[in-house]
Amino acid sequence: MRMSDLIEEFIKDLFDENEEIEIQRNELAEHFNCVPSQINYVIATRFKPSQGYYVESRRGGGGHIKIKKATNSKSDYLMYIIKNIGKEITSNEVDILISDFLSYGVIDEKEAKLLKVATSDNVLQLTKDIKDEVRARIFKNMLINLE
Amino acid sequence: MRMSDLIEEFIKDLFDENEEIEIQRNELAEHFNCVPSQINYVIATRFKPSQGYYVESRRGGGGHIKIKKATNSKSDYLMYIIKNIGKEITSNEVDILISDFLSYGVIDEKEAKLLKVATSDNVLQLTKDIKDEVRARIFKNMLINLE
DNA sequence: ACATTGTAGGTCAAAGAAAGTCAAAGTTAA
DNA sequence: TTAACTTTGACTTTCTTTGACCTACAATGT
Repeated sequence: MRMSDLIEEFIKDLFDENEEIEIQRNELAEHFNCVPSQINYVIATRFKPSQGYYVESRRGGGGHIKIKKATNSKSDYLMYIIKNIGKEITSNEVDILISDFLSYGVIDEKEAKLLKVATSDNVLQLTKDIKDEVRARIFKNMLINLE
Repeated sequence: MRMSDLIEEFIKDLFDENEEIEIQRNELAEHFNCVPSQINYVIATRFKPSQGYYVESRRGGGGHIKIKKATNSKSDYLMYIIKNIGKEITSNEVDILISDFLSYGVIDEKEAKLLKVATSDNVLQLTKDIKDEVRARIFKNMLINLE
């Protein structure tokens, strides 16, 4: 079995009873006898937002990596949507989804506003080639964190 | 847990019932078994004006460090912050602002999460030259729409 | 008053501790 | 036999801890 799979499994086991776990990169690398950057690789490939995880970290003394599981308690629906949003999404598609969410009561007006603003063309002001990608990432990640 | 975090927590606990606290640098350092300048470090990184604190001190016999909590009205405060965010903002600065907002009760946990996610490096995945600009736009616009 | 001495706090840079990045080399599966 | 996925490691960035040296104020003796 691949190293990466073992590490993935190990991390996933930590999610017992916890929605959020914290690891020490070097410590974990040592435990698995691999280079630290392998931990980054595992996180990058197995704990992506599109897989329902959100990652935060801090460097320096006492540094750590936090991984949060998107709790889909209320929203299998949201999860379904998130999984089905591709690499890109247009402003229009976002609008449609938001109004769907609103009418299903999955989000409230305030959240709708924030989603809208954070993903609008005006605010992003990015070139066409990356705009929809960045929008997709922001949108998906915000949705994951709506809980 | 980091020394600095412990000291930060300790100081913040002093703010119970008080808008203004006073500490003795050397005494505190002794209490935590660290060098005195570590106290300065904690103050410099965790009690900055941008985090809503105002610090005064006096040297010499009977010297001390006073930390005051700035009590600003909610939206004035937000507006002030929004106006003072420049063309760019780093992920770290956003973090600091968010935790500041939280401790002032200007935003709630849910909103904090959304702000955080929508502006995180992980999510944006943009090149260095535009990342902080895009983040500033998203952040400011989301803040404006909080009220 | 003034100079001296002791008591605080301030500064800054170096060393240390984690995590991040990226690309090259190695593997595996189609 | 390529294309995709993994492993590895050198280099970078960020945050924390520590200590040597500096500055300001207060108390005290003359």
